[in-house]
Amino acid sequence: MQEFPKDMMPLPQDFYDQPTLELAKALLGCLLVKETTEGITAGYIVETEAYIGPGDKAAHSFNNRRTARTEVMFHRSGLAYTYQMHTHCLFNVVSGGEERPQAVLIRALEPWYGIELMKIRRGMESPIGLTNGPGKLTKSLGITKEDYGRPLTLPPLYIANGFSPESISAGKRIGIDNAGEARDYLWRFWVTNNKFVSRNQKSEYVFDFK
DNA sequence: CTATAGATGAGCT
DNA sequence: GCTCATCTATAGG
Repeated sequence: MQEFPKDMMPLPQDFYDQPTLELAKALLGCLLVKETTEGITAGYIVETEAYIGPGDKAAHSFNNRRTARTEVMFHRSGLAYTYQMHTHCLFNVVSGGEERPQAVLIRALEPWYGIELMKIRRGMESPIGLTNGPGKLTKSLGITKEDYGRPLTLPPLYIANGFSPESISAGKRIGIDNAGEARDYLWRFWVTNNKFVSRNQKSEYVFDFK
């Protein structure tokens, strides 16, 4: 197997100190890295969703709801917010700053490093299904509730520079039909035409950077 | 390719 | 007890 680059550097704290909608777009193309005793796995972020509590009915922090689960959302940006959904673990990046409980859900990756380990963890051979969904990518990378509250500026779980998308698409978030008005907010972002996105959807807006 | 049903368990009212 | 920020298998076009 190829060697993991020794000069891979986590993005600094100030990267996370930008408005949540900006951060959700800035994360596209970045590399998400997880180191475990089994090995290193990493993939490029290709799909995100913004959750902007307390005014966002789809957010766990709606109405400033503060519980053991949502506690980390009230802390500084750049921490990991992991939680269990049905039988899966989902991974978010805390944003918004202290006492502003917001987050960016990572919904899909393009596998880049440690693909053999991902295949073992997922029990499948095809690369396309390894990380094209929020519950799938955490299983492939070995992200668990143990990672709750970890700073993303340091190993074993961190985000580094990757590629710059030529175009970003935006549309409605997925799986929040119970969220009233908030269900129509265009707070889902993905790398245009990337085949590792969790599902296809007509984009309402396109941000072109060519 | 799309649509749908069922499994599933932590978190909260 | 009720609610899900999901996934997989299966059936059908």
